[in-house]
Amino acid sequence: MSIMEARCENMVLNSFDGHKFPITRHENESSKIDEMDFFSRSSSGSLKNPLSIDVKEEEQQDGAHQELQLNLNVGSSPTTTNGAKMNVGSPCTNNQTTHKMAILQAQLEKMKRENEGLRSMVSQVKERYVFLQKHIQENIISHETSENIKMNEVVKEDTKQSLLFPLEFNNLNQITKPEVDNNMMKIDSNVDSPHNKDFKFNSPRDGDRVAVEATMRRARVSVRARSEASMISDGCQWRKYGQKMAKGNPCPRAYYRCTMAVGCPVRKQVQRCAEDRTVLTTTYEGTHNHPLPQAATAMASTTSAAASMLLSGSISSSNNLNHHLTSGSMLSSYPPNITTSLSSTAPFPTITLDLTNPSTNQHIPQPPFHFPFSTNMLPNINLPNRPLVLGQLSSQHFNATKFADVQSSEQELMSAATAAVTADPNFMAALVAAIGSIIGNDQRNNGGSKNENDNDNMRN
DNA sequence: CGTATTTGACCTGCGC
DNA sequence: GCGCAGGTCAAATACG
Repeated sequence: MSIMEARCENMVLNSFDGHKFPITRHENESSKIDEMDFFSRSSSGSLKNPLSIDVKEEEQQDGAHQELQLNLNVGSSPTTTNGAKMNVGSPCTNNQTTHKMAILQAQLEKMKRENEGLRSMVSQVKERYVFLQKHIQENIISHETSENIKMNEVVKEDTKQSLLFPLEFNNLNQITKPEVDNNMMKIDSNVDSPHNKDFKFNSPRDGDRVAVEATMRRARVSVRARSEASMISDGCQWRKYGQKMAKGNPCPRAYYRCTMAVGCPVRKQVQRCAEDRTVLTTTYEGTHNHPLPQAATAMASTTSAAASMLLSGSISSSNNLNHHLTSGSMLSSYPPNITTSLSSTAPFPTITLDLTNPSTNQHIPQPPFHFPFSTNMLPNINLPNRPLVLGQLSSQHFNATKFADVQSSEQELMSAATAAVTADPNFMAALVAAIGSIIGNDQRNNGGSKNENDNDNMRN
């Protein structure tokens, strides 16, 4: 707000709704900058569109009086409106004032454009999320009948091989055979693997409930994300208790345990990928036995949902993952082009959420840390060079022209936003949580005030 | 001085 | 039974 320190006499500030705020000086401190509350609620008690800035200067011909009309709407929250103060004015010449105001106006115009861009980004994300979700539902329905038969055959075959999940055939209806082939949700049916015994939850030969429960406790959720930091920020407090060199990876593996509560069983392992050092793999194990802070709920609910999906056996479809995710989880807000895989070669059942989007990494240089709004993380709209990677939803399912007209400007916007945000890698977790909350609220309040939801979540 | 991190030793499970 | 690898412990060390 330092740029607002234009100093003029006899100024009157007009709010967006026409309310005039005369600028006065403290009588005993005439040289000091006065305070002006720009964010007071109007007499009508309503606020216009947030994030819009408009400055207009009117100078009378005689130059004796100036009127600064400043519309600065930065949100409808009472907390916001009560908080900010604006400092304006001590005596100055008209020429100086005009010059400063020109600079000020240019800066505010720039801010205005940036704000509009950010608002556009949010609306685009929401629009595409709804669009894609609708398409997924349609796709599921259209495939349900035929794939039901196919999947029952697959399940029967698996049963013969004693690879038994606690299958819920209704959930499996959502999977298509090509989905499995596409490895978007991989099921390793290498039945000879000794580790596969962990998956025989419902095997008629396996009546050891204790062993099953132990296995469930050891289920793991692995998250791959790009980060230059040694550890991604997930909102929890962790204490490092060990580090080992893992075979086949020159990068050490660090072991952390949750310290937010005494006796919390949650642990995580952090290791850089040997092939791509920018990729950080974080593996979570266990369930928190304590309340989580707001910043931690997104990641925790995501990993919990993924683990729940894994252990419930409905692991055959990315759609099922979505069913398990709560509105506050990371993936409920993420676009669906997150590679999710299940490994049975690990000592314990592990589900991997790949946020690195490898399909586009090969072609497009990525920032050190993925900004959730980057184009390749947006709900995939099947633009060229961006194959859809949600399960088997192939490119022909989408109308490529629907969003093509916005891509160019979108990419410029994304580049600028990514560059700005990636300066702070820890911003990702907070932003992901915020966006997840945005879309979650949108889902819940489908008929509610859109702007209100936006405002609420922007404040978060 | 209290807390967090480091690091070598130890334990456990698995394959041969 | 032995060796290997993953995981954990706990004393030593670093840090604020």
